[in-house]
Amino acid sequence: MKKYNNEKEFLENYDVTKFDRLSMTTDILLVSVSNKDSINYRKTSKKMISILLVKRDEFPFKDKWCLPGGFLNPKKETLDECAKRVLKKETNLSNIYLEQLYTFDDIDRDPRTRVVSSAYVALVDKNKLIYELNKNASWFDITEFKEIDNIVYITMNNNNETIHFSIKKTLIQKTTNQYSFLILKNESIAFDHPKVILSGIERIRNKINYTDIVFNMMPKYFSLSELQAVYEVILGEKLLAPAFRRIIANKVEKTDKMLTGKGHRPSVLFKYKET
Amino acid sequence: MKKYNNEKEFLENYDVTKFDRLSMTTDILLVSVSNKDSINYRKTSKKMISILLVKRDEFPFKDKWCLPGGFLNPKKETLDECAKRVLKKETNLSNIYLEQLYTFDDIDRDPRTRVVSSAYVALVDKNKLIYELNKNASWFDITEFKEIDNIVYITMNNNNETIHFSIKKTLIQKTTNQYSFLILKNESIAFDHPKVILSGIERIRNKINYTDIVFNMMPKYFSLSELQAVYEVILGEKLLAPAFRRIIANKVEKTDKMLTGKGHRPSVLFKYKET
DNA sequence: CTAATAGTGTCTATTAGACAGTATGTT
DNA sequence: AACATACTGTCTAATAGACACTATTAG
Repeated sequence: MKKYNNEKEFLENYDVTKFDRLSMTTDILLVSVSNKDSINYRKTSKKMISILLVKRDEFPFKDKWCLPGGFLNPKKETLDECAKRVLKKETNLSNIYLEQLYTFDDIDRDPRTRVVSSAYVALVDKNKLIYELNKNASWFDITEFKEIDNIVYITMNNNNETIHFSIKKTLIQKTTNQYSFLILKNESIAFDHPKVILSGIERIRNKINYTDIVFNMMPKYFSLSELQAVYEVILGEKLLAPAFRRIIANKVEKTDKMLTGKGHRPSVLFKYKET
Repeated sequence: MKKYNNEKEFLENYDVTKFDRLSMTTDILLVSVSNKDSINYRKTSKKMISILLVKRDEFPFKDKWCLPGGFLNPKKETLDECAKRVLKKETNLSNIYLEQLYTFDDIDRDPRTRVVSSAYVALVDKNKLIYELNKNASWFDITEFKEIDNIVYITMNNNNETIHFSIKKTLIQKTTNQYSFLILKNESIAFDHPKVILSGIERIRNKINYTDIVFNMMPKYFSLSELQAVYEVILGEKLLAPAFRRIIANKVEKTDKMLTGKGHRPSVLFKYKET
């Protein structure tokens, strides 16, 4: 190996082809909540988790759905910037909650060549998206999410199509409950994106109890019942109203707005209290 | 753009140079705990967090300390496998707790070329390492770790050398307490590794309260006082013994072993209860 | 009036914090 | 005996769970 006298000299002679190189992408799990309206005018609408998928119009995985994503430009872009660029392209918004989720790197996750992907979770209130979505993009509502014997079954709907997949979770670290994921059934989603979807939803579920992450999916003004319904759909369980109100009391601020016209007592609207 | 009839045809004609490529590495923050023995034979030894650093003998950053790491072989290795390979090389052990921490990707973090690094946290009881360390590797004890006005000051020692650095934390996400890190002062550590060290320690600190992560750093048999001391050094605060014992009671199992010879009442040894 | 949800008061059960006290080894 | 830590009992404070009750609207 050649010897250099200083770092400058070393760098001037550095051969970038010395190590094999690869491509990187970011994939973004953009999550929001939707209302499933009821027929009965009195009943309140149920909440569902929604995620944005894009129909691929090119190979590989042509005609399958995938998460919005894009290749990293290694010369001038960080992963965060790349994720923001993709989000801007899909939603026309710049100020969206964004968090690095996990770097997915199965060797054959992309049939073209080795592509490592840093996945991000993004949260938005989808009613804030005033522009129309790109023509290949569509919101899917998660209508079923259940875990039985370490197998997770997920069903999603847009207005035309139902997607179903299942993932087997295998415990690989008892001390910290780390699981590895194996896709059991999946006919509609490209790459390893079912794993990204599951691990993103689990991330939100974990964080909802010890952070204020939920407010990134809420409109500016909301009732406590609505907020509770969002907690319930993310946690996958019913909560008791008095306890819930006690816990979030110091995170929200009462306004003088009311939500009326619902066939029952109107609710006071609150907003997120930024301390 | 050329049209293909099916995925197979597309893949056969795929040009891997279509997107710019880059290199990836894994860097490993290997964490353990040490005893700082007291002069007084009665006093119990204080615990310190220890991390493994390696002295670089090549450019760039020649003669600086860095985390053990290595380039990913994109043809046949996952990031996890790469991390395990590095750990095996440094510790001669294969069954070490390992967890992906974060993917660091500042554009100029490596002066050679664009190198994105997926950092891992690894935990071990360093007394289990029966072989000698590689000649460039050394355990550093963290002797100071304090945060004042969002600046974190860290001091580390091996037997010859003291390393000091400081990092400024800037809140970038109020809802989830996300911070960006800026290295303020650092003369001894290569790359962006000060950031990796801080974010790894914070990860452990977060997880110690809701997982059993701590037992990856403990010997097979330990007293509850020792265990408490490890919690205290990781959390950076004193705990009350009765409360601590209540909380960890169902995570540990009493053995019939005792720890004697300490100039005070001997302690019962416990082991981790895997349920 | 009725159906439906909004919102609160209060009792109980569980968990966390604090402190004082007893136990038991080494020198 | 003196010191130092190991370990436990118990009181109190805070938090969580449960349920019953009152309030208020559209139709």
